[in-house]
Amino acid sequence: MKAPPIDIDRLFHALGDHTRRAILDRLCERPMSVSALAAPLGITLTAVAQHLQILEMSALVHTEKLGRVRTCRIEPAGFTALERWISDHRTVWQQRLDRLGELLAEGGDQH
Amino acid sequence: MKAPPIDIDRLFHALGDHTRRAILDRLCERPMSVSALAAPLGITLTAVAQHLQILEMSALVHTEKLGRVRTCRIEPAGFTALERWISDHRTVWQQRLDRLGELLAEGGDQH
DNA sequence: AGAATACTGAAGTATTTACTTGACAATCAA
DNA sequence: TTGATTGTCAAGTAAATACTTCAGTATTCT
Repeated sequence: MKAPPIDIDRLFHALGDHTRRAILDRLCERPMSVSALAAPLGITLTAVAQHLQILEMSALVHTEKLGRVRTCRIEPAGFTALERWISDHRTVWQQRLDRLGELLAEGGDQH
Repeated sequence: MKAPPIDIDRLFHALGDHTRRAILDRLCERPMSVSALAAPLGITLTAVAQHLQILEMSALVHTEKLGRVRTCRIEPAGFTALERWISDHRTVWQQRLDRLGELLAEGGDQH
C-alpha cells in the first residue's frame, strides 16, 4: 500500500518535454501500446520507450506488459503530487506577494 | 496590459531545476539582490544570473536594476500559468480515469 | 516451422544544460 | 581618485538529454 515518494525534480523534468506531454495527452484518450503511441510522433519506437520510462518513474503513467505488447495508461499519482506541490506553494507565494504589496504601499506612504 | 504568452515548456523546464526552485523559495521570503541570492547557494554569481534569466523568461521572477544592484522578486504570472495548465488538465485526466474505471468494470463483467 | 509483430538493450551522436573562469563596466564609499 | 562592491559578457567544459541505429528476444499468426 506504500507508494514510493515522488521526486518533484523528476516530475517537473518529465513534464518539461513537449513529446512527453503529447504522450500524456494521447493516453488521456485511452490506454495504448508503445507502437500505437509512437505512430504519430515521428520518432523511433526506442525513443518512445525511453520517454515512457521517464514518465513511469515520475508516476505519470503506468505500463504493463502482456504477451508481447506493453500497454500504457495514465497514472494519477504523479499528477496528484504536482497538484500538492502547487497548492503548498500557492499559499506561501500568495502570502509573500501580499506582504510585498504591503511593503510597497508602506514605501509609497513613507515620504 | 497585454503580457507575452507563457511557454509551458519553458515553465516546466524552469521549475525542473532544484537550484531554481531554491531561488524561488528564498524570494518568497523577500525581494533580494543577485549576490544575496548567490551567497548560500555555493555557485558563482554568474551561474545565479543565468538561472535568474531563465526564471524571468518563464515569468516566475521579475528583476529590476537600480544603481549597481539588481533586485529580484517573485512574479505571479508564471505560477498562475502553471495553475491554469494544471486545472485544464485535471478535468481531462479525471474524466479519462473515470472512463478507464468504467472500461475495467465492463471488462470484469464481460464473461 | 517460418515469418511478422512488438518490443528491448547496448552503444553512439548532436545538442543542450549547468556550471566555470576571466576580463570588463558601472556604481558607490573613503 | 582609488578601491571595493555588484553585476555583465564571452568562452569554455563536463555531464545530461533526446534522439538514433542495429542487433537481439519473445510472442503471435499462418
